[in-house]
Amino acid sequence: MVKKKDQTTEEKILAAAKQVFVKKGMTGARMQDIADTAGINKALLHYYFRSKEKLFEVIFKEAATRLFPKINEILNSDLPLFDKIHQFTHDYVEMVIETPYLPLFVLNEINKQPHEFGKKMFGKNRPPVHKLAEQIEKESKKGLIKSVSAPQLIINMMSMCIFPFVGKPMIQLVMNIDDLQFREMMEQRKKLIADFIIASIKK
Amino acid sequence: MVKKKDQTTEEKILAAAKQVFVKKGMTGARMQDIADTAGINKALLHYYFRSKEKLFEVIFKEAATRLFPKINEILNSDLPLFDKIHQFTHDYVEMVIETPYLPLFVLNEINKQPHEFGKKMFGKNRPPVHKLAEQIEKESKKGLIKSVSAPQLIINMMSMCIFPFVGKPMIQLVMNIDDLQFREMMEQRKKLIADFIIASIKK
DNA sequence: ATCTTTGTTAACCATTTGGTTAAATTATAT
DNA sequence: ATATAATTTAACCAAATGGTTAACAAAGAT
Repeated sequence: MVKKKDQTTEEKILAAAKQVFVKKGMTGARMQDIADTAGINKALLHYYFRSKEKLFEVIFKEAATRLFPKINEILNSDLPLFDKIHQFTHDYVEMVIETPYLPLFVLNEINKQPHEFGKKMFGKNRPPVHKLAEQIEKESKKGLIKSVSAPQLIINMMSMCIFPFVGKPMIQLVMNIDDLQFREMMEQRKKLIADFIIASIKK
Repeated sequence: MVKKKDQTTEEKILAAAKQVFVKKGMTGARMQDIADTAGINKALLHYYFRSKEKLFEVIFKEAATRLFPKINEILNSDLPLFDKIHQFTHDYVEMVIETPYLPLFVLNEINKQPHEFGKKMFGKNRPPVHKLAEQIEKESKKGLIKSVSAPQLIINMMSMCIFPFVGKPMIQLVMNIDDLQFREMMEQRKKLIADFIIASIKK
């Protein structure tokens, strides 16, 4: 199921912990479960990472960190608006396809402790959405695109990128599609979302 | 914080359970916590609802049931496409504004046991998305709207309705807005989402 | 060779947690 | 009034859980 060869014990633990935490959440995860999954003794967990919380924090930080830096980069770039939208949605969906379990996990923990998270995740430098927002408003006022609310547009964009992964089982249930079909649809979305957004604001 | 007057014990328990379950999830919730919140003895929980699971099931079913029936109704209606989109998004967002905690909760439990949930939630009669899908495809082929993938369009629609509530803390963090501002934005979305979708498919 | 540090384990511990019991209290019927 | 049924509680219990300890093994260092 999961390769464990040539990994150091610490790596084994981290891999196992990620697996279990992501599936069960912080409260649902059991140290014994993680130990078993890693194929080691439970005491070793505490030898390497002092407590459940400490271990969780490592996993969570790595997970959440994965979710943001790239975004910053794109948001900060000087691409023309439509290109930026294309790149943002494409890269974002691509990344989440690789770790489809992350969004729900991160969202959950954010919800449980929004404050802690805020600081822990990106201290003072939040993702620079304002730059994209300004870009949208500028083009909007210049009459190059329709008149839209930049924040709302950005929310739409984030929604369409992230939600399908959070709601995967629900979508599969409602639409009666299997994993393969779902995967294909997500591949399509890499391009489709941007087209959709642009079509809605193009004059 | 929460009114407890003139409620029967059972109602008090249910209200408390909803509060705690929704906040902490099935595994995170503690019976003692629920009992305290309801202002009663823990044994009473077991007197009224035999086990944690039973209690949870009641809460969950009520919650999830709230999330679907109205949708079916709208999806099944014979409204013209644009009207249907307007009504769907409007009613959906309006409903979720009233119970903003529900989506994440439901999504979580769906993710943990997609199969169980599927049967429990809507046995054989899934929400009739196919009817909307057919409607979209028909108009698309007739050339009345742009050529679009119906399932993808529906995913977009669901995403934009639901995600903001699931991702509320993240959005607030990233955009630096308070509860009031967020609430106002959601009010706007009741109309805005449909406009956005229609703008993107209108010829 | 032997001493020391690092890695690993089995057994154990205190606390928490879901759940039970038996007794007490309150309401309802006769 | 009194018997009966429905509520409510404090005290308990067994299992699960996060965490600790002490002993043992492996690997470097001297």
